[in-house]
Amino acid sequence: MDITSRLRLLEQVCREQGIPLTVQRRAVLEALINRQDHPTADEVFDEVQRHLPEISKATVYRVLDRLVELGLIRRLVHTGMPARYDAITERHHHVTCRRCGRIEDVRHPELDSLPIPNDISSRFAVEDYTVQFFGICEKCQQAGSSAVSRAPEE
Amino acid sequence: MDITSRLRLLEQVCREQGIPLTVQRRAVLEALINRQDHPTADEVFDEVQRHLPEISKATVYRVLDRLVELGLIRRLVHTGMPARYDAITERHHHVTCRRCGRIEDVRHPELDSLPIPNDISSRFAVEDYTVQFFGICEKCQQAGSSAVSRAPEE
DNA sequence: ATGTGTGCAAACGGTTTGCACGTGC
DNA sequence: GCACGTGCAAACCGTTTGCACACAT
Repeated sequence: MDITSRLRLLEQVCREQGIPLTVQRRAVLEALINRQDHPTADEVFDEVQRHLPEISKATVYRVLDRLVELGLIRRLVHTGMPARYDAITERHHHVTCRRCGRIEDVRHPELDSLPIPNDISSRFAVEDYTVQFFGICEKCQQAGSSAVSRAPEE
Repeated sequence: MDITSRLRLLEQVCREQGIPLTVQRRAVLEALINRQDHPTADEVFDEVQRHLPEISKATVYRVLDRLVELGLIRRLVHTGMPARYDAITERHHHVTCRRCGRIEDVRHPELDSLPIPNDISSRFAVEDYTVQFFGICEKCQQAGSSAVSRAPEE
C-alpha cells in the first residue's frame, strides 16, 4: 500500500472512530511509512521533528500508542532496548539480531498460515501470531564475537 | 527434565565456564523451575526471598541475566510490562494475553520444525525462532471488553 | 462549543550500576 | 589470595502523566 492510501486510511479510521485527525498524527504515520526499517520512538521523533519542529516526544509516544490501538502500525519489543515500530500490519515475521537489536522483516508465505493450536489449557481466543527468528546480523558477525551489547530474548 | 538434574546442569555449566556457583544462583534457578508459569523478576525475587531473606533484587536481576546468558533459562518480553522468565529452554511457543500479559506455553510439534528462511536481505545467521500467538485469555474474556490494561504487541 | 490532543516538565518503574564487602574456588 | 559475586542505594532511561492551553469537528 502506498503512502497516500495509508494516509487516506488514517483519515477514514479517524472519521469512523470519531477522533480528531491532527497534523501530529498524520506526520508521525508519514514518518514511519517513509522508513524501511523499524525505528524507535526516539528515531520517529527525530524524523517528525524535521517537518514539525514544535512536536514533543510525549506526543510522539501518545500518537504511536494510538496508531497501534487503531491497528495502523505495530509495536515490536525486545529486552533492554526501546520499542520499535512497524508500518506494516499484515501478517509477517521478523529476525532480530541478538547483538545490536536490529530488526528486519521476514516474508515467507509458508509461515503465514500455520496451524493455530486450540489445545491451550486456559482457552485463549487466539487472534494472530508472528514468527520471531533470532540470530546475528551480518554487521555484527563481521564485528566479531567481542560485541558487548544486550541480547534480546523472546 | 526434573529439578535435581536441572541443578546438576547448573553446576556443570558453572564448572565448565569457570564461574562460581553461588547459593543465590542455585536459589534463583530453583525458584524459577518450581513455578509452572512465567514469573517476573519481582515475582522470582519474592519466591527466592522466602528461602534466602538476605538476597537483593539487584542480585536477582543479575542472576537472571547470567542464567539467560548461560542458556539455562529464557527471557520473555512484551511492551509496557516487565520481562518474564521461562525455565524451559527447548524450542516451544507462547500465547500472550493482549489484556493482562499472562503468558502460557504452546506445545505443538508441527511448529517445531518450520523452514528457516535464508533469503533475508542482510544475511542473518539465524539460530532459533519461536512462534508468538496473541489473543485474549479466558479470564479476560469473562471480565468483558471493558478491561483497561496495556496490550502487548510483537 | 466541547471534547480531545498537545507541549512541557516532572514523575514513574523496571532495570542497571558504583562501590565496599563477602564468598567460592 | 584473587577474581568474581553480592547488597545497598542511587542512577538510569524509556515511557507515562498532570496540567493548562490549543485545536479539530
